[in-house]
Amino acid sequence: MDNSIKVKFDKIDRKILEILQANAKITNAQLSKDIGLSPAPTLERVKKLEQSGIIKSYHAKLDPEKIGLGVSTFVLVGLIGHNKANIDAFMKEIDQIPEVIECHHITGTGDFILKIISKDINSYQKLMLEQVSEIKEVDSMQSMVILSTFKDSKVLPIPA
Amino acid sequence: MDNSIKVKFDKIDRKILEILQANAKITNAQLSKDIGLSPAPTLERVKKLEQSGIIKSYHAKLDPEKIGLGVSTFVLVGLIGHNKANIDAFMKEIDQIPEVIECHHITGTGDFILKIISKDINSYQKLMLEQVSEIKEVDSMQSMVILSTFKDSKVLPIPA
DNA sequence: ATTTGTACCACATATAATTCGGTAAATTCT
DNA sequence: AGAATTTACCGAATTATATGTGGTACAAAT
Repeated sequence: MDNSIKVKFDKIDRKILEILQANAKITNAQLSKDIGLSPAPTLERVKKLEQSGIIKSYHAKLDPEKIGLGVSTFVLVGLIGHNKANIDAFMKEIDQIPEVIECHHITGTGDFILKIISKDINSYQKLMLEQVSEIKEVDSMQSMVILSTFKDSKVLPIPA
Repeated sequence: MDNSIKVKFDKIDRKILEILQANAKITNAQLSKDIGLSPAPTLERVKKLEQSGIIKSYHAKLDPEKIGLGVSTFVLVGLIGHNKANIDAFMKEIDQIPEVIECHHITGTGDFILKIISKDINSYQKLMLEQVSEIKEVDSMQSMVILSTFKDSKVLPIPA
């Protein structure tokens, strides 16, 4: 288990992190210019940030509409019980549904919030009826359909 | 304005998209092996996917805990009015708050759902009191604090 | 059947990443 | 404070990777 202890990094590292969050495809040469170092130590810093786990991975961001994914939703899910066994069973099922791209345990209204993406309303309904609501630990579900997305930043605000 | 019309792509393109979503740092040489083509046409396909807008961008994913971001939340926000002017004004303010990393217009419970990330509960409270609730279009706010994240996939389920 | 276009490969070249040896600055230890 | 040690840096050589080119086979269209 990786216990996510905070790791040290300086002002230059922070700048690297900001740049790589916004544009992971930048060349090391350009990155080194942007931060004011030569390529060698720049690369060293990036490698260290990767090894320390501050940088976890790199991902291509796609346009959902262009690949035929027209419906995105948030779903508040209430479980029938709150014990660890139930939660584990629920998560195991959720893990196997690729349309569920996020699952968070939350305080407040529901127990969990899911982010789901699918082709259209029909396939969304089918997914919910035949997969999500079939999970026996699921009690209640409340869907919020995304009408439009105004902001979807991949850049976290790194504290000073 | 880019109107996100669906664009054509075949089985090989789909595989490329799946791979690049999961790991944007793969070399073109390795990618070409994985999909069973030589490097030249592989690169050509990737470039086309970028030019067509199917691939929008590339991003480094960080570990929030390791950079001192311990509190993530979803916030349901109700506005005082639903007209376009109000929504635009609200969005303009939201855009300037880097801690708000997502903002979606939704059906259901509230009008908008935000995803917010901050250092700790104190700075979260400060952010909400001094910035978000100060936006004059904001009527109601309901916070859901994320206790833990079980799934956070960067891979969209591309329809067949 | 011929043409036209598309997708592919192998190979050559250009660009970029990575490694290495050495130096200066910062930190630790006595 | 001064010596020893570590850390971070640079420039240059090397290696790896991306990119460009010419030619070929296949598919679709005329």
